[in-house]
Amino acid sequence: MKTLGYAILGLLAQEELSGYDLMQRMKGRVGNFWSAGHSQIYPELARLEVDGLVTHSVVKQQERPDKKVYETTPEGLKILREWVTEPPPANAPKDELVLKAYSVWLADPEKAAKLFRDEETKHKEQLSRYKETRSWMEHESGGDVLRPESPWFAGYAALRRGLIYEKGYVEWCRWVADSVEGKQDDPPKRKKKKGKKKGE
Amino acid sequence: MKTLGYAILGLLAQEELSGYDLMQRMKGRVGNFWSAGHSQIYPELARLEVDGLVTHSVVKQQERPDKKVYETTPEGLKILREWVTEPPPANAPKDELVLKAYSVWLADPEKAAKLFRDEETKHKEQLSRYKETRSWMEHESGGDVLRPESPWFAGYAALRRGLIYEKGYVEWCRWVADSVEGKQDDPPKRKKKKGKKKGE
DNA sequence: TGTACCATGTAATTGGTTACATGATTAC
DNA sequence: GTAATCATGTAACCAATTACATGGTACA
Repeated sequence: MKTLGYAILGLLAQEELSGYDLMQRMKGRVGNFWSAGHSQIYPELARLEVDGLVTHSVVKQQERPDKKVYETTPEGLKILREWVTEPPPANAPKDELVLKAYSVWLADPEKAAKLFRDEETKHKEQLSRYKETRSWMEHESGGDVLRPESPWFAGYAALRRGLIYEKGYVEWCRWVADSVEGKQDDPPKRKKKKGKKKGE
Repeated sequence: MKTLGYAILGLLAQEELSGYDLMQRMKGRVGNFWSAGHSQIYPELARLEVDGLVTHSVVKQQERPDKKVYETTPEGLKILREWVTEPPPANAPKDELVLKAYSVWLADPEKAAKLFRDEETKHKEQLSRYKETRSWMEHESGGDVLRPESPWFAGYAALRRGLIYEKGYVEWCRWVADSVEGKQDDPPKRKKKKGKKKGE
C-alpha cells in the first residue's frame, strides 16, 4: 500500500466522500501536509476498492452529475489503524528556497532581499489562515480538539504542525532578508542579555 | 533546467568536486534541504556539461581510481546567479508523520504516544547535530557567517533553516505525545496569563 | 455564448528511487 | 578472504504532475 492510499482512507474514516470531494480536500492539503491531483485519486480509489478497503454507492443527483460516494470497509479501517502507529520512513524534506539560500552569496543583494521579503509575506498569510482555522476549530469542536479519541483532535494536531512550520518559516525568511540588507546583529530575541543559555 | 542542476551548480560554485563528492554532499543533504542519489547525479552532470555549464578534468590517482573533477563555467555561474533570486514555485510539503497524526484518533494511545516520543527523540538528535555544526561554522568562518557575500553566510543561512525546522518539529511531537497521554492542558508557554495577545 | 463548477476518467511525461553492473584499493 | 570505501555508470520501476478527454448544470 502506498501513502496516498492511507491519506484517502484517513479522510474517508472521518466522512463519506466522492472522488471529487477527496480531490478538493487534497488540493487544499489533507491536514496541510499531503496533496494529490484528481488523476492520482481516481485510480487509487479503484485500487482500494479492488482490495476491499473501500466501497462506493452511486448517488443520483438532479441538477448535478451523479457521483460515487465512498466509505471505508471494516478491513480498510483496520489497516489504517495499524499504519498510524508504524514509524514512517525517514523523510528528506526538499525546499527549493533553502537551496536558493545556499547560493545567495552569489546574488544581487537587493533582489535577494526582495525574494525573502516576498516569501516572508506569503508564509505570514498562510500563518494567518491557519490561525483563523484554529479559532474556528476551537470554538466549533466544543472542546473536542483536546480529546485524543476525537477526529477533531487529529485535525487540530495536524493544523498545529502547520502553525509551527509557518511560524518558523516566517522567522527564517525575516532573518535572511535582514541579513542581506545588513540589519541583523544577533539571533532573534534576547538583545542585551549575557546570552549564557546552556549549550543544549 | 531542473532543480537538481542548480543544486549541483550551487555546490560546484563553492568548490571543485567529483561526482562521488557531490553524491556525498547530497546524501548528507545539500545545506540540509535537498538530496539525490548517485544515479541521478552522474547523468545530470553529463547534461550540464553538454549545455556548457560545467567542465571536467580527469585527475589521475595512484592508490585510488581516477576521478573526474568538475567545475562551473562562467555561463554556469551566470544562470545559477539568475536562478537564485527567482521566486520558487509554491511547494506543498509532504510529511507522512503529519498524515498519521491526522488519523491518530483511531489508534491505540500507548502506541501513538510511543511513536511521537520516538520521533521527538530523532529530531532532538538532528537538532543537536545542527547545533554542533553551527558552533563549528561560527568559529571556523572567522565572522564570515554574517557576511552575505561570503559562501559561509549562505551555508549558515541554510543551516539556520534546519535549526528552526527541527526545533519546531520537536515541540510539535512533544505536544502530540503529551496530549495522547493526557498531560497537556494548554498550548506551550504562558500557563496562567489571561491570554489576551492580539489575533495576528 | 462563454466561463465556472461539478464529476470522472486515461495518457504521456518527468523526477526520483532501487536495482544492476563493474572494478580498484585498503583495512581487518 | 571479505567487507568498506572510492569511483562511475545504466536500467527498471514507481510516484506524481501535466495534458488530454468528456459531458452536464448554473450563471452572467
